[in-house]
Amino acid sequence: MATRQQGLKGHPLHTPARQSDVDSLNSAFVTKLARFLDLTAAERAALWELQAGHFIAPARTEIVAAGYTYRGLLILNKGTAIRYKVLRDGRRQILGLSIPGDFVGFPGCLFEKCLYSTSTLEQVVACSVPFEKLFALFREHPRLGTAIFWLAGHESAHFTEHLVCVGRQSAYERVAYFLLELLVRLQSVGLAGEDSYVLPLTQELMADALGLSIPHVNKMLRELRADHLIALSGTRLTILDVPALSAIAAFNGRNLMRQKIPNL
Amino acid sequence: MATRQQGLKGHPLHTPARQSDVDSLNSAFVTKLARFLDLTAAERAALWELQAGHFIAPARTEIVAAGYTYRGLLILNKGTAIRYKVLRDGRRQILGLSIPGDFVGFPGCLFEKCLYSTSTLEQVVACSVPFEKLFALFREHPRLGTAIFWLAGHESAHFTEHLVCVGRQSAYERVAYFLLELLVRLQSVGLAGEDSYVLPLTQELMADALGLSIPHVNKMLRELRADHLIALSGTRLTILDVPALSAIAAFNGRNLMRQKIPNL
DNA sequence: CGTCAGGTTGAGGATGATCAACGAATGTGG
DNA sequence: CCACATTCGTTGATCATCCTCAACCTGACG
Repeated sequence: MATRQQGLKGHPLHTPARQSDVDSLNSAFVTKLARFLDLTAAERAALWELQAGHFIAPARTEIVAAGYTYRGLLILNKGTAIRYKVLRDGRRQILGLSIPGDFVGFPGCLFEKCLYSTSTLEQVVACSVPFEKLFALFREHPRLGTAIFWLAGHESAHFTEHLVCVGRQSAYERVAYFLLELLVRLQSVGLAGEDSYVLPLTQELMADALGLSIPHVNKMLRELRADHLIALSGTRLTILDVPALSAIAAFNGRNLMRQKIPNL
Repeated sequence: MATRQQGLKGHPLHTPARQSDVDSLNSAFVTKLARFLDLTAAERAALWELQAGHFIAPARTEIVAAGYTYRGLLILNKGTAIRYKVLRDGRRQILGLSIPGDFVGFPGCLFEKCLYSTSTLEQVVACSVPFEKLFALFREHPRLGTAIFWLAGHESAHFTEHLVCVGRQSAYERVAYFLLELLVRLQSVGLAGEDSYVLPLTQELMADALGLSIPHVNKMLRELRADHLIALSGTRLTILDVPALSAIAAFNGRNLMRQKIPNL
């Protein structure tokens, strides 16, 4: 925890989603996989089946809790959440942001006692995928299994990129990097415009994601504004010079995309 | 790069392994998977088949180079290597150590232009696994596909744990954490004793893994020695008080193990 | 109108980086 | 076999980055 009390308490309060919403809701995951491979009708149906049983959780709710045993993963279909670990003395490291289409609980829930927690930032719609069902999918639809493996690799790459950022970049570069990562990830699910978006995180959360203190994040944001690289009006952030900011942050969004899985 | 010149240059120099060695060589990967599920004879055979074509690479050789396009992964069967990214100005972040049984090139090689490099520390024996063959395995042996997905999740967890370490721990804690991680990982492949092992990394490499400078790593090691937590004789490191060091580093090796995959 | 979460700012201090040596061990070529 | 280069470890002085602490401000909301 950076410094302030977390405000991320509360227990999962699961409200069943209205059926009328469901159609549009489980599309994020399918859309994401469809970027990796061309899906057959049968495969789409299987993914549909996989995502039975949506639920809604309100903002600021812990939907995965470290230390418990889980028998499956979640798929996030709407809203955003953060994955994090809290050390015993309260220090917190945020591992990353989960956006629609992401697996929630990966990789923490693969362990006997779940390693990481996940809390919603806004109201989310998610669905539970028991391992049993996931493994059945690997059996019945090997191409989907392969795609899910590939997806896990991409999640993994988010962690490693984040690690480089935190391990070897200055505070200024880290903040720049983080804002750019948010831009491209939010763009990929239609939550950001060409060069702007509504910041889903407070400065406290950014601090915990980047291994910095709250005041220092604030100062770096001010500096980025003074350098005419970003602008903030309320909670809406605009990146004024994406190429310049990318150069500072050593960020290359293009490298992190991969269109189709080869040989599949 | 922490400061010194890297000494990790050179191009892959692939020497075919003698057939007589092969039998024992591809066991590391099989052993690792066997910890996740009970392998049938057919599955063992398939894994054997997957690992055709071993090669040997000498110490300090780059066996995966960032920026290139790869059509598969490698499986490391003997020796150790490091995965890392070098920024344009030379700063380097080491993402982790690869030990026998690990996928080399994951997750970097899943991208159009490989994101990370891998260099050997000692002479290694590895084999190339084209995606084509890997995906065929997902098709023919779904349980193995599932296990490989699971394995990818565990690799992922190494990255996230490392991220917590670098993001939210002091230099002293980071070094302590790293030494413990090395202990349990090397133990898992029989390269470490009860509480000691030969350090496979120089202080420069530790610095680049932990986001620290070389002199500071040196000072932290000295401090750990002064605190009677570790001892170093030559390159052999002994952890004098594993529980105490674990408490300092907030390290819980047990949490990172998972015996069998549930519901498989 | 009071409370609270979140943002902003500054002063002072600590952690860890940088720079610059030096030492020990190993290997290499003459 | 020795001179030399090279790599790695070690140490100290100085300095910068970033943290900590402590305010204060704003807007939202009851």
